[in-house]
Amino acid sequence: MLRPREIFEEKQQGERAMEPAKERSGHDGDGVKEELNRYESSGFEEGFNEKTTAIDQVGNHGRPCHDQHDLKPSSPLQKDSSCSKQDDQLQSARAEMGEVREENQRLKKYLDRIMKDYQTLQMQFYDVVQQDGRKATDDSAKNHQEIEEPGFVSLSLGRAPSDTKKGEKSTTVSSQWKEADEQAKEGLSLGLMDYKLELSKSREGESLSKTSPVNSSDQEPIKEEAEETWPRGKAQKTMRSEDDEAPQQNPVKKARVSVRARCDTPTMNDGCQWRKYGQKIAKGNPCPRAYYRCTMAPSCPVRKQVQRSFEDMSILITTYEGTHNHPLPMSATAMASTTSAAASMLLSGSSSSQPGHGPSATTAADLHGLNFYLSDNSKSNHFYLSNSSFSSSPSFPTITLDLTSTPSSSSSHFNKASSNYPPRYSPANLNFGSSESNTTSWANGFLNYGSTQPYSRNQLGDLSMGRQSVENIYQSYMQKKNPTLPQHSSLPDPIAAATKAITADPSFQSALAAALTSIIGTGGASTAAGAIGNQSGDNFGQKSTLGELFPMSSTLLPAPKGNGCASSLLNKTHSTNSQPSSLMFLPRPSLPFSTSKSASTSPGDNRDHSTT
DNA sequence: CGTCTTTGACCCGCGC
DNA sequence: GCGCGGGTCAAAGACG
Repeated sequence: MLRPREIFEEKQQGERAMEPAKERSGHDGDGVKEELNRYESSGFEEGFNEKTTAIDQVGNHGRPCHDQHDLKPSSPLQKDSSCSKQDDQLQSARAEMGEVREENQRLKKYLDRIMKDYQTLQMQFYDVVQQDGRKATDDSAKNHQEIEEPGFVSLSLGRAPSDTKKGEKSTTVSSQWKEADEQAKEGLSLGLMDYKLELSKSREGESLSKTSPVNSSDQEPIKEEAEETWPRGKAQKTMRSEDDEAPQQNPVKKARVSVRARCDTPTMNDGCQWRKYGQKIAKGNPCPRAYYRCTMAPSCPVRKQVQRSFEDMSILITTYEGTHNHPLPMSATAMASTTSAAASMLLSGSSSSQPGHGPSATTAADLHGLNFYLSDNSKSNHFYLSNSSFSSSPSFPTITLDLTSTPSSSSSHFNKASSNYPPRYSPANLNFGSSESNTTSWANGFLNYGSTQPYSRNQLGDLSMGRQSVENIYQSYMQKKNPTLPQHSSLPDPIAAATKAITADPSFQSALAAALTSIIGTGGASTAAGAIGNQSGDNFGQKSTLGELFPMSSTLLPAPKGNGCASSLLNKTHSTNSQPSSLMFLPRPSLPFSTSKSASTSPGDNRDHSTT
């Protein structure tokens, strides 16, 4: 058996090997539509036309058969029989082609519809994000000293986090949060910028005020801090030397968004360009932690840490810090939206810990207790919230998106996250990594179903939300609205309440929806992509992918079926202020998404930072 | 030759 | 004040 590090290195090599493939694939902005068109125009249509032509020729020439094979004369009877057979075959083939064509048309319509839904949701999400951003900005400006939100929030869409480290982390977290208080606000800005920049420059006026345009490092110290996480907060040397006048004494600690996903490759392809600037073996985890810096723009403060989970080597933990100060490629928007949603959640508030205790194991346990199914779908997608225990850096508020899903998770349902995390390598998860031909690109939000990985289909699990998470969300949400509400509520009620609350608040729904959409979108994408992609075999454009792949998202988000899926992302239960809360969405067997196919993602336009 | 990765050293914050 | 650990820098090497 290979030791963790060895495995890691091997994986890195593997990633390198497939790098070229990623680049070749480039980004298909057009996505599914394009693919469909291609399919129709080239392969499918041609084949169809050829066949029909052949048929026509047969009819026209009165030589239904024998064109090719009947060199040797045969008896009339034999000819008739054989001819009739071929006619039948031709007709059946023609009928089939017609059906296929109809199917194709249906798919097109479906795609269009999904695209519309997606766009609508996206707009809603942006609105929510902007609102949150303003709120956060205002809050930070007004209350500097106020207690902040929980530093650590984790959203996990995968199975329960396998964190043996809770103990450690929790302890560190508790201390961290104190420091992170003020900074949490800043973290909120994460990802917002991306959207703003990309979505509409027209809106820049407002949003830009919050988000620094490109390099606004010098303009407004305070706001900037919020926006530029790393440069000031972290770049130690830089900060020290440059920021003489650090607006506030506390270095700003920005919110981090960490993503847990099953990935065979060393890094996830999130659509951005990254450059590795360091690697270190963290204590307690033999797997080295890699440090990457965004290179899409020279001054981009965004950094990310990539580390494999020690408990489950198949899980890759990617932590993003900072906000991009440059436009992002479409392929990167999915991740950006996800992170922004998470950040917005964090902004919205959240605090976490219960008054008497820090975010230690107890907290985690509490959180885990509830798992909530978003949907009734029998497939196994779950969302599950739990306190995540891991935070790479104590002082930073962290939001964890757990995309790991385990097939078996359904069995383990309600959060045993801490207890059940036997390493699983099951295929059923989002496969961000890829083996040679498959790379996942989160950013694209769609999966590339390489023909090469048949197994990957059906892998994606369903998304489900753990009750606990829901509860937490609900609590946070309710607290937000009604600070006076008791933080702990009994399990059952909270869920129902959460459902109501969720349904009631549109913005809340939107936010959650956005987050889920982006996340789920990936999975869904895989599914849908699988359907279509299998045939075509190419990459889909992001737009189409998200939309298409995820038809459900549209329904899901708005608190559709009465599922209380929409929930506040943040766990606001905050108590002591300083303690961060963490939310995790763990995968559960029930998401509404019917995605059962896993996929590998297609590479985005940008080459991935992968360790190559 | 330029770019990127690797990796040891350094700096800083935090806990004891 | 000291030690530990996380995070970053920067020289050296690898790669195209």
